[in-house]
Amino acid sequence: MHSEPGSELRTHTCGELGRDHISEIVVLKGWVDTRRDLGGLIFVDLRDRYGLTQIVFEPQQQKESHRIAEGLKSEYVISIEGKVVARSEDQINKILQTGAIEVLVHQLEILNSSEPIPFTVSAHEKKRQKANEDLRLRYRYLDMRRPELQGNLILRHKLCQSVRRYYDSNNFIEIETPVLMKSTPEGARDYLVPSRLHPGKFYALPQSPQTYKQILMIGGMDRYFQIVRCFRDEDLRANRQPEFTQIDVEMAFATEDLVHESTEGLMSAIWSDLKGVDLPIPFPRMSYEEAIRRYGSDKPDLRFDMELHDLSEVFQDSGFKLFDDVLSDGGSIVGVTVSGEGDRGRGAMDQLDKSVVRKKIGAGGLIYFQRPSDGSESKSSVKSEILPSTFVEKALESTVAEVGDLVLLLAGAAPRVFEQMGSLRLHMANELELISRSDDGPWEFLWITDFPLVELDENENGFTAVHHPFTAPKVSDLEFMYSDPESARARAYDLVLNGTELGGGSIRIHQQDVQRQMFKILGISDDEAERRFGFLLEAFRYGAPPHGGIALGLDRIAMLLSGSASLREVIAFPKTQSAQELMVGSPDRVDQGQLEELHIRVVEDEENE
RNA sequence: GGUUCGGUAGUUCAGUUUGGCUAGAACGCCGCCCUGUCACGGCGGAGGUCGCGGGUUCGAGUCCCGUCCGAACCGCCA
Repeated sequence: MHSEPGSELRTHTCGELGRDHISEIVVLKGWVDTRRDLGGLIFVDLRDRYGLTQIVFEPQQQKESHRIAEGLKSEYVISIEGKVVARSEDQINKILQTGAIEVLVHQLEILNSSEPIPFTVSAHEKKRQKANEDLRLRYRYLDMRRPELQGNLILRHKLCQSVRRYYDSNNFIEIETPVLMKSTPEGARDYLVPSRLHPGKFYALPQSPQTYKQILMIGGMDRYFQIVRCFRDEDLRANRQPEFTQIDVEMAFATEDLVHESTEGLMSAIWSDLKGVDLPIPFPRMSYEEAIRRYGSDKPDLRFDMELHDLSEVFQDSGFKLFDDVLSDGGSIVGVTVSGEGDRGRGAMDQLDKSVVRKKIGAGGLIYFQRPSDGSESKSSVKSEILPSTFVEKALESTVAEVGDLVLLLAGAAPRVFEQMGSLRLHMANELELISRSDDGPWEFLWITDFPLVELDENENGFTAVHHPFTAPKVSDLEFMYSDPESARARAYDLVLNGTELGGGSIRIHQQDVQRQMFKILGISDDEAERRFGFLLEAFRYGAPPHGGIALGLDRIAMLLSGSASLREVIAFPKTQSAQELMVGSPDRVDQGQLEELHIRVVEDEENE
């Protein structure tokens, strides 16, 4: 038998002992959460990821253990053996799962000590303190001892299990694809990996396994899924990390409906497994055009109403120069009704105009009408000599504004003005606290469909793919690919939950001629197409089945399920907004020798020299 | 690349608006006391380059300029 210190196995965790275990001899291991030294008696709340258990050291019973216990400090790792004893009725701690009992220790061993920690770690609700995020990231292993992050990581684990169970039971095969792959010409910036064996050549980390999964379909693996890491070298947001995890799915012989149904099945399995919630399926579907028109967004948050109203008709020939000019330029006037804000004062409205509408949203300026709650005459931010009140009344009618309501208006070029109003709608909903961030719903799922196939690039001298270059056009819009690419709609769809894009996908092009035309529209020459995607075009020549799929953001799903404000709360070792990992300190410089082996020379910025 | 907010004790913050005595509080830490606590309690104590650099001033945590770090957003993210 071995007698290494602390080698005796634990018999229970710190979250499971109760009345049923009274008078059992148990071995517990964990961290010292809290120590209460009464001079004689010493109480310690012992913590592991399952919970807290109060252990007691009595000076006269177990002299040696008590003596050692006097030196215990926060976060010491200990092993104890003791007897489970009932607490008297007045000593039961109702807050603790294990509060009906305590463990009377007869043997204590300190497995490891701990220096004073940089921020408070405790499973006690009342003892918890805020800690700045950079500190939490630097000492991630300490943050991980806290129930919040622990709970999120466990939730994420369960999410992954649920995903695998669902796809496995629906005949999908999990296949891994390379992480070292090839740079693609479109989309986000790539993370590059220099090749040692091929001087001057680079692998690229995948922005998604898009081409590989299409090849898998051509290979006859007709239902594929993967929980896979993807990499995009773009600026970060609360819901965007440079490396993130996708649930990647592809199906041969797919239609939009098939992908939708399969994804709805996944979501309802997840919500059933993790939340015990029965999601109503199918999810509603809305065209991209309708989403922009009604909500000013391609990912509308349906947890509140505040729909947009196109008031362009209402203000025909109003004589108000601003409106007339916008309308004659083909622009739109968009309004939204904000309930209960009809009495908001001039100062607050000016503030909204200045700091929100102009500065944050970037619109030209705010116009508004109000119906005071006392039922008095409607007010307009534009004098009636300039905009006759009959138009104001017509607008209030069109926007269904009631007594006590406020109507906000923006005028400008469409669809930009709709998107600006969509931002304003979100801002107002946040300000009026119409949106709750919690982990118990409501869950407003929605499919957005009929995206445009391509859009003008920023310089307006070419097109870029809205989804990606392999997205098929709607059959009815095939002609537009040759005559008017901007009018062609794609067989693409996004899944939206509570105003967050969970993922998107499409039915893919599987005919060579359509694919070549797509490259042509995107300004990708035959040569370049051959160089970048030759393998895919070649594969299309050998019996490619029609196929399509979807990719879902696992991190975002976990974020919404846990009610977190940021992706970083559901990732074990996330990166900061400047794409650094503060614990290990990446990225970092490397040895000169390493660089030479990779045929790389670093060019320093002049100002750093 | 841009806008905004923040950086003060180990930690979380107050102090910055209107420059002025030795920069405070709570938690944590250290010492002593305490045998039924449960975020134990009591008494005492230590602990600060006010992110960094420069400037204005008799005097700067406070005002100005630059810079670094964190966060939210815009651009960007097929």
